[in-house]
Amino acid sequence: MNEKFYSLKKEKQDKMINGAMQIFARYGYRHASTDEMVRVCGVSKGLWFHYFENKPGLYSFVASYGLKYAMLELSMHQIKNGTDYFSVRYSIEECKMVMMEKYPYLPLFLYSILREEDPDVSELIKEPRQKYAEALSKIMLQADYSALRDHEDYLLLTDMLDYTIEALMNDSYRSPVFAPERYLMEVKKHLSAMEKLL
Amino acid sequence: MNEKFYSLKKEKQDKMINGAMQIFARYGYRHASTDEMVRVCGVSKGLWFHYFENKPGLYSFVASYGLKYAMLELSMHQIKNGTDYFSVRYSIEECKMVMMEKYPYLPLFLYSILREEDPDVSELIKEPRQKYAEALSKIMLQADYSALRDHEDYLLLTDMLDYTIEALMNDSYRSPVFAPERYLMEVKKHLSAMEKLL
Amino acid sequence: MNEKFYSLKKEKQDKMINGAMQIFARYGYRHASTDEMVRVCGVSKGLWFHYFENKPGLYSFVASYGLKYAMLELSMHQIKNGTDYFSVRYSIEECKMVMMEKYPYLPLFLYSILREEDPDVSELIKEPRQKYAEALSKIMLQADYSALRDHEDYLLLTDMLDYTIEALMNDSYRSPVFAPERYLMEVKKHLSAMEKLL
Amino acid sequence: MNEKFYSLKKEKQDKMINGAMQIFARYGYRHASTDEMVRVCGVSKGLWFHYFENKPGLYSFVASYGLKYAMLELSMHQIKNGTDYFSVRYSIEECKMVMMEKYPYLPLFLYSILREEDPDVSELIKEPRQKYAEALSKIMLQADYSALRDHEDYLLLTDMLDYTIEALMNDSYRSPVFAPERYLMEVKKHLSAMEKLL
DNA sequence: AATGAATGAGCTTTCATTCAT
DNA sequence: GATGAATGAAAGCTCATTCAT
Repeated sequence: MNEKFYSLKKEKQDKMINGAMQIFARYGYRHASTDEMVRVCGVSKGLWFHYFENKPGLYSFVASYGLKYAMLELSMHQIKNGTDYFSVRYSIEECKMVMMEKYPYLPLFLYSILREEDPDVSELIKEPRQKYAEALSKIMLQADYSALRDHEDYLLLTDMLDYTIEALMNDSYRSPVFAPERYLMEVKKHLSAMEKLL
Repeated sequence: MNEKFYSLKKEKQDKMINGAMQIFARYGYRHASTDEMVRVCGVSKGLWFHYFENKPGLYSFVASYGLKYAMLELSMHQIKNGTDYFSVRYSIEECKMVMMEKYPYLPLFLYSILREEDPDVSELIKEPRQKYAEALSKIMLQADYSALRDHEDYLLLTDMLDYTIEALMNDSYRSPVFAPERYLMEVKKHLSAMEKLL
Repeated sequence: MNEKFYSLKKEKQDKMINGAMQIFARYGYRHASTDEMVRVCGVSKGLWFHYFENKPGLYSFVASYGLKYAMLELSMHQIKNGTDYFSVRYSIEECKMVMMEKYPYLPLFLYSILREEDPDVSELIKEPRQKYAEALSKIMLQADYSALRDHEDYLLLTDMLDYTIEALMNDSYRSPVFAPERYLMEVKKHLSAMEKLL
Repeated sequence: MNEKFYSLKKEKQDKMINGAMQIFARYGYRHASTDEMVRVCGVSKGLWFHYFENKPGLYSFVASYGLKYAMLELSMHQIKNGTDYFSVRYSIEECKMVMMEKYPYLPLFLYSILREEDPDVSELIKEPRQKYAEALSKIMLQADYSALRDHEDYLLLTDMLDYTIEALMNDSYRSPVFAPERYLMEVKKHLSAMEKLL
């Protein structure tokens, strides 16, 4: 089924992917309406169902696509400025900002996928979602945890950072225009605060 | 408007409140359907609108009711086993488990209220939501922060704990049967882990 | 069935009749809601159905009652100021203003009954409606038609007057407060205009 | 919004317009149900809302359309048999019978539009309704009023004729089959009666 | 007698999905 | 491949009517 889609012009593919990402990311699976996707990307209603059997099919495609694309970008992204935990964690967020050039709503969409619990799709996206989580973990595991390692149960600390960063991301998208630099600055501030603690 | 509802038999009031809480907590405001409330608590469709002007009216009533009930329970709940931050934080979760005896979905609903952003209701519940948040803060402020106070930006640490507890709660409701003891054990484990760190 | 109603205190009877008349007259049969009757006259919902089997039953009762009451008033009303057609026609409108003392919406209701075409009730009220029309005709036939009689098909002229008077009545009720004197003045003006023509 | 509708096949457009006209004309705005339109013209429920935002939108479209169509027919209609008031008045009714070939309920609908007072739509149709009234006035003003002009307050006479004609129209639609010839004969009879009087 | 809680059919409207062109 | 007209199930809500108290 997806081969058909891939034989479209890349430009149109991305127009549709961006339209779906935006609506899914902002409203969640169930609340995203096909009419709104038509509105934001100008591709006719029938075409969505021509390429994707139904709404779950569309969601699972776009989610898988987005997760894979994110993993690709992550794998290509050079980690600069040191390999300690905090630098690596920050570097991932920098990488997300790069993704935005092609798929502006992808960073928000990635979080919404991880939180999506609608029974119609949660099973469908289980696997790519998990792989993405593992890819992130893998990158993080390559980091230098010397600053944290001494603490028994230090995973809780890293979880806290993850939650904080997610909240900052959500706030950023809520503002009229997403400003990547401002977002990155906020992330850095919070990471440093934690770093100082240890 | 609400006087009518309060003149119902308490038993029926609670049946309706529980029905609404369950559906609102699980699906969020917009996705909660009256039909489903009819299904889970056997009260006819028309009756919901006999007592509550419309869906926002119902939501704001049940949310206010739930928040007030939670505050009442919190105010009555004796804090045992010390007044240090971690004991108090745990005590609040114990208290939530008590609420469940009357309103099984209330703890989950409380979180969903705090996250609810639907423009149709967010303004309506602003005040009680804030009061509840303040009540929780007040309880926490009476705790002994000596273990945390020394850390600059220690608020980040407490936020992390809040996020963690919320996630554990969500996980608990996702399992076929909510097991309060198991939940409390998980909370205790995580709190202790953090405590040890300091 | 109506005996039950008649055994109520006259005061309450009239309260209910006035409530029903007001709502039926202003909104027509189908658009009149029992809830609104409850609101305007404070008599509980169940009672309406206790005395009147259903909505058509209520309508047919109140319509018959109103028509009969109007006929009674008409039969008792002394015609002053001459017996020529125009004086008699005016006198009928004076009589309607008298009815308003007990049933403020009756004059409007009488017209709305004549125009009511809802299939649920049109058959039910056919007879009293016709009797009322005949009673009016009878009164008019006793008038002195010497000013009109010479005209072949003079009935058309009288129809026109009837339509004009109905329109004036409707306009009067539409104003915030119905002012009987103002209404009667308008009627007189129009009748005189026609009189001059002949 | 209406461009979408106009791009439909003319045949289907007219099927929908006729369905809406029939139901609106017979029951008035508020009492006209989309279900009944579905029944009389076989076009599915959802489609009405695909083309028209909501019920007021549908009403205002069909009303404007009907009024414009009527004005067009009136402007094209040749007035035969003299230009005196009575001939012109009769000619308008002939013209309405022509409209019926395409839109059988249009003549009845035109009257119901002029009487429509539902607050949801009265403002929406104010302008076309007024234009139609003006167009009719304009036609009538070109008539030869020499037979009427001498009478002070002769406007009352013309109003009476208008009321009479409207009543005849309503009666005609109430009969099982609308018979245009019969209707026209009745109109002619009444007009002549008045004419003789002057 | 009197109340108003309770019901369910029916209303307007939305939306995923199908299908003719 | 591409469109958008067309469908119908389901949503929130209204209202005549029933029924327990």
